[in-house]
Amino acid sequence: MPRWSPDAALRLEAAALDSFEEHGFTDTTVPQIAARAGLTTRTFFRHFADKRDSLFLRDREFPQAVRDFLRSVPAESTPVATVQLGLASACRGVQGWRPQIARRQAIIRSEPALQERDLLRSHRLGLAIEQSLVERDVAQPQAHTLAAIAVTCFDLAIARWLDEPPDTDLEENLLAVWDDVRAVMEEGAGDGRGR
Amino acid sequence: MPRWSPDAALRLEAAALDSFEEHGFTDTTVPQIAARAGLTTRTFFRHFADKRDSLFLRDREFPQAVRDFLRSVPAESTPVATVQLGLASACRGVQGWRPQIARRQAIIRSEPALQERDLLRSHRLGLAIEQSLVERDVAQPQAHTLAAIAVTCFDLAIARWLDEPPDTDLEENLLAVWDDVRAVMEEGAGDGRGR
DNA sequence: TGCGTGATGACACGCCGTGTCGTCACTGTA
DNA sequence: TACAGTGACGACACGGCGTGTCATCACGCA
Repeated sequence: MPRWSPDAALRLEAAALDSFEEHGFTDTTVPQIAARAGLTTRTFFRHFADKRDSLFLRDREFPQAVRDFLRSVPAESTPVATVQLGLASACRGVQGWRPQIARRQAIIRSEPALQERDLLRSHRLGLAIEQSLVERDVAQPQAHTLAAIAVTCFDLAIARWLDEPPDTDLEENLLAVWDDVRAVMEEGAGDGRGR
Repeated sequence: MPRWSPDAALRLEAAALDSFEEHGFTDTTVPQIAARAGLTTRTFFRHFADKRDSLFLRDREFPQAVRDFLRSVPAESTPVATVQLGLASACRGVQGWRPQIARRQAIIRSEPALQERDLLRSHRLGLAIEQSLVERDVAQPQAHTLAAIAVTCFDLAIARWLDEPPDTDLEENLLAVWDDVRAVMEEGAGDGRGR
């Protein structure tokens, strides 16, 4: 039997989630979380950069997963189609985690510092998409804007999904949001922009 | 003569900017900034929520400015045209602040914690746009997506603007970015989305 | 048996951010 | 002149945050 249980980060994450739900984010101290996981404060900071980071353990692998998936899409696929394939794949991967995501989202909404951290998560995801598109020879500006739109759509789809019944399909929401975006942009295609 | 100089926040902001440039963000302590401005640490935290906040003093008025401007746009203007008018106005207002913005941006780029805070700034700006659009009877989902696109375009235009010669026109960059976005979205309008 | 490795504990420490109280110029009123 | 209210700031204490450093000990390996 090993001296140390090998799932320290996971236990800390669970302890943090429970503590935040019970006492709120601000009124929970790191020593409390660590003790709940049977570890010390110092060990907490070996696994997480700060207190907020304990809520974002799962997101660390996402950027790499994005890159891996987009590399698997045939080169003939257009940029937009490629991104849509990626988002659809992400939907399928996330679909089963709804309860955990809902718990986390509720805590994030309650604390500005966590919303801030959540924005960084979205940003990093967008960066991964952008880089993968550039690897596929998409021009930098187009890659950037397309990645930004993709992340915006995905986050909005998640938000709507969490507001609906638990058995709702995330991918359906995503397609609806995507149509909204295109409709908005096309609506203003020919108006007076003073050019 | 007043006992206290009335520009404490501005002096603290300047002291912080100088200190960050000289020693870096992490190696600058709040007492250092306060002393440089001729004030105490406690007073620093009366004007700023935290150390990072001292770089974002000017942005506090932006959301209200957005709302004020969008309320002045005629009701007949379409949502997209309204947003474009707002962005153009913002460009004209920002155009003269290029040196200060460049200094600040350089510091922000050097520190993840500041990038995070900068994302919150963008987010709040988007929220203000969204709310103003909803006031103009734009549907909530369309308002959200349009606001997100607007902020994305604006931030990208600023980034490109800072990379170009000092006399470049920000509004020209913005229009170019906007065209990119629409081109990207229309390119994928009729492809195989599996629907 | 001995050695290297790696995760954890233990401890100290400086900085962050807040609560609280006192100080004092400024303002308005009479 | 007098005097109370206001509001910005200084002074001080304090708990929590996050890091540097060294000791401990199971594990794998030879």
